[in-house]
Amino acid sequence: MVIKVAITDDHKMVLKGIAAMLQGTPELQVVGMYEHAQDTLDNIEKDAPDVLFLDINLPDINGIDLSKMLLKTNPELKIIALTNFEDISFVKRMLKNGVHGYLLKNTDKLELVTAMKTVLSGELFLQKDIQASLLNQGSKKTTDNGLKPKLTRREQDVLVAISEELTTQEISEKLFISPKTVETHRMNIMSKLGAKNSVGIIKIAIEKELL
Amino acid sequence: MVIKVAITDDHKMVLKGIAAMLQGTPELQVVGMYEHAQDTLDNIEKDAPDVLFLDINLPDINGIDLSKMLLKTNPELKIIALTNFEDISFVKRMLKNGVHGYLLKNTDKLELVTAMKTVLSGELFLQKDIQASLLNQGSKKTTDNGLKPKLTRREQDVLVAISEELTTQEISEKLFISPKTVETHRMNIMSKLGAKNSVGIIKIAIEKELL
DNA sequence: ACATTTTTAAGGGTATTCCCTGATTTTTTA
DNA sequence: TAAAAAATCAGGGAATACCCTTAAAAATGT
Repeated sequence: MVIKVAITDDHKMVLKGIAAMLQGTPELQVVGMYEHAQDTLDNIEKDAPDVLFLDINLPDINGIDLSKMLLKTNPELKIIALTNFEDISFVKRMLKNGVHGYLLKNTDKLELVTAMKTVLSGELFLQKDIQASLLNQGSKKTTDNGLKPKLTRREQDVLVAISEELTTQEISEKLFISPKTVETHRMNIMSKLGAKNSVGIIKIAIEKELL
Repeated sequence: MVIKVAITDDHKMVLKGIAAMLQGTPELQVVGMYEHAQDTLDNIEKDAPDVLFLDINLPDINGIDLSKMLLKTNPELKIIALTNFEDISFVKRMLKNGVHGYLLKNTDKLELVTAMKTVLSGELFLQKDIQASLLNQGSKKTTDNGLKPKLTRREQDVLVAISEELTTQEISEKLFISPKTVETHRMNIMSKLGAKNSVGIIKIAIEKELL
């Protein structure tokens, strides 16, 4: 049985790289190479891959949302997330949302094939680095919180709007919520980031790469 | 004459991707694929490539410093920087430090080969997106600085104080001037940077490296 | 189904920023 | 030395941000 593989990544080089790695294995067939989320959604049913390697840092949509959409219409599809960094909290969220594997981009051919076989057998595949990080999280409990403060989705919306130099009123109109709600979010952001005012919010947000 | 090519990127997939693109062109020969800066430094003289594709987002060192080192010991080497994003100020700094070309990672084979030929002929190669960005920068403000708006000494003091999340009152006490003077300075800073409020001041100041 | 988190919102303030105009003194530069 | 730029300060008002508390839906997770 031939395994049909598709790849979504906005970097042509990564597309080519994976395709090159998979060539030479006759039981594998690359049926789709997509550069954007929309390409993927448009062609996934037509191409009907068994496995999709999905870059989670796409420009137009985040990997979690795209995974959800794809799995809703293609429940049989196995998705292996691709990423540059091992962001543990992100890995967790992806796995909770039905993604079947998680690969760093510096992966060799052997691991690529192993990952595919694993997910096709219905199991989860995690690289050993990521596995180790997940284990550390459970026991230590301290690792994740020192670096990046975790904002909620709405808080991030407000954060972005603040960084766009909008006033509370303007933000409320943009997000369709009351100005009072915007203030609440801003206060919570300040508290989470340890900022004294909006200037501090922006400074810290840029520092911690939240923007 | 055979052109010898090497690649440095911490993602194996990108390494493979470029190698795959270059295969099938007989006059090209991939003589080195390095995953780290140290690999590159260790092997560059032995492998003696004519062109090096260099990822500027390496984990162990930044692209500018590595370029400097490589060019010091290998003046004949042509370096083409690889990146995910088009950070104009970074491009400029790279080019000033002797890098010969700049490529985004979503580049196809044709552009890859064109880039190599261009740099081997002694010219600079810039992708059209990046060229456009550079041109836009230049045409915006030709007469004065082009790069960063110049603040006066006192305005910089106030800028720093604002970035420390101080209020007008606190800044006035720190600098031994009237709160009204602080406000005047802040207004002038806003005007010079094109900011709508203090948040904009900080955002732009960090962007333009005024802090 | 129940507990937790998130999002929503309000009242009622106080503090601060933003914006205008106008002006004097000091420093730098041509 | 004259002209330009920078730094100083002020009045006054409107807009906005900041801060506290409280609390009910709504979404999410176990």
